[in-house]
Amino acid sequence: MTVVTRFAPSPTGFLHIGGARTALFNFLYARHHGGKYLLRIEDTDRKRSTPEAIDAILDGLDWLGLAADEPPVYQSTRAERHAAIARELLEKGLAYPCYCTRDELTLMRETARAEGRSVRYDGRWRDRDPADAPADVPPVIRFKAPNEGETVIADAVQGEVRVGNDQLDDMVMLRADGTPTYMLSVVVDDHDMGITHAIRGDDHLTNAFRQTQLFLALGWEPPAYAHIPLIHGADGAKLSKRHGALGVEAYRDMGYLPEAVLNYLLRLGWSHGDEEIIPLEAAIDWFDLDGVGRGAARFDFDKLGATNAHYLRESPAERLAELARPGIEKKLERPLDNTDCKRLPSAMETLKPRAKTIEEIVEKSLFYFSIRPLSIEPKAAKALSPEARARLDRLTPGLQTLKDWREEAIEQVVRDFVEAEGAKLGDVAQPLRAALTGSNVSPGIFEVCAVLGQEETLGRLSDVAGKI
RNA sequence: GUCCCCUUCGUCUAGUGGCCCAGGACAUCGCCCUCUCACGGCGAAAACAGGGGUUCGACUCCCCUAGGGGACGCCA
Repeated sequence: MTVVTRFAPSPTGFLHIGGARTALFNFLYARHHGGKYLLRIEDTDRKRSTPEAIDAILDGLDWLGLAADEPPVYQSTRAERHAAIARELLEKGLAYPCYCTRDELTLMRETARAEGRSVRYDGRWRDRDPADAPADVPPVIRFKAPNEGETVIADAVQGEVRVGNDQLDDMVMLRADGTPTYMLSVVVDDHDMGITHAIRGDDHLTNAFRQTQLFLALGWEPPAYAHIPLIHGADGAKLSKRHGALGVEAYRDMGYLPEAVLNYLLRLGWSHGDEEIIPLEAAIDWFDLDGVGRGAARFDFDKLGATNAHYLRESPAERLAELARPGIEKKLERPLDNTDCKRLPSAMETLKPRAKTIEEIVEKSLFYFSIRPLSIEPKAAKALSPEARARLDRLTPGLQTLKDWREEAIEQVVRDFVEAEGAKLGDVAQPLRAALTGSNVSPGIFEVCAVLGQEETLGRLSDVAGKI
């Protein structure tokens, strides 16, 4: 049997981080087993579905490299088929019209809750004579769910889960306006699309029982289910905006790399021994459902940051340059010119081990492109005492005459100078850093010189020297 | 309220009856490296929710309690 999985988001908002993980697991499972990974947009609630949300989901998946193997199936376009199945069930006596009004249902639930009973539909129209039907209430069509026995699902993550059929009420399949509901649509579509494995959030676990009943009533085989735990915020509560329930594009904008997000998400609720850094190829190779944990995991920005830092370090400078450039230009409020562009990749090289996100790289790279004279931070200014400035003046000739402007050669000049002065390296390096970067924190000062180039380096030095 | 699920260091997790006085990673702290900050290296502190069983032996199996989460829509 060829594995077919699907990611089935409803387009009512962006692709949030939990959805991204669900997509990832579906993707990985399909790839691991050489199967297909499909996308279905569950837009049966047209009031809440928006084209913007659909685009956001598609873009998000694209960015993560989780685009589906086939064009998406839009559930709304299949309403006819869904309704036909409902009618079929009606004819077979496996469904019935229910004429309850909204108010009546609300009252029923409130009463049940007040009396401490479960708030299910009580089946009042299940066996009622259709002749009783009020003329002014358009009916919904409900599934006639079995009352006796129990429904069992063999969940690949949760194990065997069973529930008494008396706990499940008769769900609505067709609304009063004749449109199908989610419950009906999923079942028909999963069947028609040949889905073999439904991997989704465990908030769907109870839905799986109802859907299984429907599958059985239709004489179809339900897919294998795998309900993965939800992601929680740092405080253990449901993920909200303030702790990470952002659209994936927000992570992109904050400067996280897609492979880092994927790696982090994979390790959230899944593991392969002690492995932490798991590139996609390895993930496909190792992924299986039995490695998925059952407990909800908390979202942790620190670990995401650490994972991102790892992938940042592994990225070629050219890629980083491309990613950081828009942010740099925005901060600088000007486009980068030719000189800037020459510095950009080597600047990235020096910043790689010092940042957790592209955003941080942008921030820390600005001094490379500052226009002379630099503004010197107060802390850095302290390093530029008159003595230090004088020392920089004495260093300058050596740098001026250096022919081979490379990091190693520059370091040699400075070290020779330090020895001649009988000083410590720090006595020269810190003032140099202040003069060249305007800060007391920066990449290695010799790399900085190399990136800036001889002319700019000497220029920035002379700016400082003139202020004695 | 009813039903379902979950519970190992602060966090993500390894662990499938003896290999565990519990391993890794992030975060924290210390030391080393060192021109600053990082990176890297070394090290420290840090957990089996509680209580009963079962067993020669339980983190691992069973039961109860507590805590957390989810579902209960003419939403998906």
